[in-house]
Amino acid sequence: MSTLKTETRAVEISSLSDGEDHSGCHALLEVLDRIGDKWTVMVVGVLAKGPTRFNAIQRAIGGISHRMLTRTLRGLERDGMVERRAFATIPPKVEYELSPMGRSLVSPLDTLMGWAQAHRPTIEVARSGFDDRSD
Amino acid sequence: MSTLKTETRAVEISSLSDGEDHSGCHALLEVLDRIGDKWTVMVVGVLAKGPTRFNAIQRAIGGISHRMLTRTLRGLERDGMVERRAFATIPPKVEYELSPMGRSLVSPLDTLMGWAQAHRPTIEVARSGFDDRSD
DNA sequence: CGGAATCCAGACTGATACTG
DNA sequence: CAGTATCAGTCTGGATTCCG
Repeated sequence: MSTLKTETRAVEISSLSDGEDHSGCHALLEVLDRIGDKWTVMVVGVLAKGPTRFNAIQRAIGGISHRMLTRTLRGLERDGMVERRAFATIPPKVEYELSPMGRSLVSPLDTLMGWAQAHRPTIEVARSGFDDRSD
Repeated sequence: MSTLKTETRAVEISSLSDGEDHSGCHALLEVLDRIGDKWTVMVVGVLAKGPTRFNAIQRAIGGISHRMLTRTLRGLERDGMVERRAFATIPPKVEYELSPMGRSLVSPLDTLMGWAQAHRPTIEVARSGFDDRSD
């Protein structure tokens, strides 16, 4: 990981800092509602590596309950981010895979992750400083 | 807004799809914890336009309670994303402004917002389809 | 005007147990 | 193995009230 690449693309400049509460902001809030929970990002991260079976996802994440994984996957499937393939074998086998749209989300997420990595130390410092001042 | 521009830059490929639960993923989860709540993004959006007073923020957002705005601002201030300036006048006057780090967050957020806008229709369709199939 | 403290209702999470 | 159902504990956001 961490190879370097040059990327060129056209982007729409409709910043948060633009008009009032326009479509863009609302759209952003919807996405954050979907991925802002405790597990969704991790599941996407696992699936980004390729199709994976239910229990394999659970093991890969570690700490997620059976129930929460089901709910998370349902949510993603509902929004067309993942595709579910069930095989009527015995025992049953179900594979989950990122849809094209799901894969397209990985890139913006990586952008955000880059920011997160770069600023984590600073945040940590700010946080300690603030907490100290508050006694 | 919505002019078109070509953007070239170097990006770090340390994708979600890389190794196991590395630093990056954890960092990303932390950020999402901070901005994934109901109001933080909107507050950042408002402050992105410039320094703003407490009540002005509240009016600009609309629907946020007094208490929630306080909590949201405290959280952002704690992490060094916003700076708070209090003037000991009567009546009191307090201004909030995005810190440099706070401003640097706007760009990745815009990236995500671009994705959100582009895919919202698709998501909407997928969602209705899924809900219909579920009866 | 800006903020803190209290209280409360609803949403979310997770452990457990059960089904196909 | 994959998924559902139930239930209890926790957390969140909001209304209200009081203080500087």
